[in-house]
Amino acid sequence: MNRTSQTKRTTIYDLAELAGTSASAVSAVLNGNWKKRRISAKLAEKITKLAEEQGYALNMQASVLRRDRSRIIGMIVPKYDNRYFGSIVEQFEALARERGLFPIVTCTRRDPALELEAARAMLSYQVDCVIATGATDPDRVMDLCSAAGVRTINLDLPGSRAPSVISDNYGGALELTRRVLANCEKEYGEKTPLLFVGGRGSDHNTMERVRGFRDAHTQAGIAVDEALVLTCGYAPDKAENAMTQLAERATDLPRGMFVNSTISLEGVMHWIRRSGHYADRVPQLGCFDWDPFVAMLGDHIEMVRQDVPKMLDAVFGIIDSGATDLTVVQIPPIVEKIG
Amino acid sequence: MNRTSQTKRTTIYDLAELAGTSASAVSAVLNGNWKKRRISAKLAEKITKLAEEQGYALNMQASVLRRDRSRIIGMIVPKYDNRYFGSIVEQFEALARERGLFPIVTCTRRDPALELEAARAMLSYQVDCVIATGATDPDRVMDLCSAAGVRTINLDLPGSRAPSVISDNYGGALELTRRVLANCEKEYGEKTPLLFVGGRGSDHNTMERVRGFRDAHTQAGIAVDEALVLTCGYAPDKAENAMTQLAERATDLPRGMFVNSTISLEGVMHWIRRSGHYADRVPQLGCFDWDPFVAMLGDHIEMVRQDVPKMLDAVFGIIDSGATDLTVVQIPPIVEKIG
DNA sequence: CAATGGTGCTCAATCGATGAAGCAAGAATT
DNA sequence: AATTCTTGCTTCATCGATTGAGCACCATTG
Repeated sequence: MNRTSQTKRTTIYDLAELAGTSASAVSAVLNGNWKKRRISAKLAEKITKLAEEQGYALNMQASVLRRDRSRIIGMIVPKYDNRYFGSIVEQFEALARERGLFPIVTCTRRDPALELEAARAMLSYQVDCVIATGATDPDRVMDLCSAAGVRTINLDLPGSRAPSVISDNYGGALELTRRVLANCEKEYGEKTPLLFVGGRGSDHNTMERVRGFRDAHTQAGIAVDEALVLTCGYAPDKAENAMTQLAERATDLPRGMFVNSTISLEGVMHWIRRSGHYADRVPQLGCFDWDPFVAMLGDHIEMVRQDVPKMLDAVFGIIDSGATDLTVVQIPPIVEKIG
Repeated sequence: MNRTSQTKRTTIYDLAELAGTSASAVSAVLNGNWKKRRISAKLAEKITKLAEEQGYALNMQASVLRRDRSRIIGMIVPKYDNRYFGSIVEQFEALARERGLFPIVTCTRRDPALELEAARAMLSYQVDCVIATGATDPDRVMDLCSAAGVRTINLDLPGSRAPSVISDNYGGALELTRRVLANCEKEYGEKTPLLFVGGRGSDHNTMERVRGFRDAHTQAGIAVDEALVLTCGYAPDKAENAMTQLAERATDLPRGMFVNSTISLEGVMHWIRRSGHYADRVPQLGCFDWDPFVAMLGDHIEMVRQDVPKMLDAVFGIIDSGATDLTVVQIPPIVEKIG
């Protein structure tokens, strides 16, 4: 290795000196456009070899400072505590790298202030593009970015001023509700309205899912019980509290439930076990989101799995094409039952 | 907002011009050491106000290029598909931000080549420090980084040339095995050896866990069945294949299992359901790692939850103190049973 | 033999922020 | 009144990579 390794990093100037040439030539060779700059193959090879030997690493800060595009792409994501966001991030990184982009991901814990702070930090790092995933306030993120001339794409939750890629929440919820209603009827022999629990009443996805939930009831000839629509937030303890309160005021608990995310399901399941309310007859469940262990919990659970690969293909399709129109791409989720 | 927003970003030179002062003064004011540089409070206020109005954002690439430390901290992580790594990343980001560091996280999918590529990319971005989490080849990452004068800390899996923070794998495995053995004896009235499945035979954690597994057997007066130690890899399908092959050659299947990670458990559970081998009598299970839904799967599962907050406190303790000695900090995991 | 063209490089400005060194003007000291 | 100190700035080199402009040299061409 290089003897001065611990003190200073090798730069193109060091390599130029060693090769007896100019920094300009070194730069051209190492960033690949030496043909355009008419550097001889012989010199190119010499420099490449030297760079290797010296363990040269490009200083991206210097490179980005000079270039017009940074080739850094940012993503903000609410949480890492479920498979859905986990696979979004994993796919995002893979697809970004495939395109020679450097991905930066930040978890903002569903906190609007953190979202803005994270976006600001990304802008400081000169990102070319920000993907706002499940953002609480996608439009404010968008405003911040567009003021800096940086494009935004919304994922999972739509915004009103940037292109968005989301699941077909209505369609998924409609089908999921249908199935749970059918399971209830099969199991209990009667038509009863379901409980809807989890999510924020103000977010687009939850509203659309509630709409699908309602329409499925209507189509099945069942009246929705408005006291059973609990958009209490996503967090497990919020869902659990909502269940506790429901049990206190309701004389009869619902036979089936539509649970809006695995993370809310965590709270609901916890309540079911602790409260003992469903000790004799398990409720029929539907969960909007997928988790392998939930699938193993029993055959009384239906799940909707959002189509992450297709969603991210759509996102990078928009990035690659440079489109900025306000389209909302809806990706059909996969409704599956794992017995 | 700024009218030239779409074309060019505001720089300190723009602000200097607007304020009728020098870029140097603007820089001093905005990076907070204007007192040291003897800028008047009046001018400081004026510049701060202007920066706000113009939506100024620091260009980090330029700033980092000039500074000696970048205040960027990198982490490589194998996967985002389980709670353990998910919470590691979430905590890491939070603690980094608390210290004014900018976290960059990259998922390397347990691929040694990707690990090195990711480390190289991070070095290009001038990271001050790299945390190698669950790295397949932590020492090569370490070599790369140290050649660039960047410190490394190993997390989850230890390396031989940098400080490491890991779980007490031996202790956790010992206790977990004890419990599963006890459950087996209680349930079946006889002492039988357990199955060990999942993980890599070559990785430190797996070896330590196998050691705990063996010692617990010995202490209970049970001989380990060597044919039942299946370190087949972590991936669900690898665990599932290992089970299939075991079932083909074994006449009698084990009463209890030590499953090395939730991700392997996914494969094992899948096999159990598909094969029908345990249809009449559920096996007693122990899982090294925690997942809320696994906890709900039944009372026949014991889990070890690695203490992520303590582990990351230890990591940042090392970072803050600047220690570089080759200590391996072992954090006791939490052995819990959720019924 | 002069003009033209191509090849293979080097020079120097530039990106935006930082901070050591220095300078001018007023205040305090002798 | 002359000196020193303090305050409040400005100037300028610098970090490392990129790239337009340009220069020297050799090979063709008319």
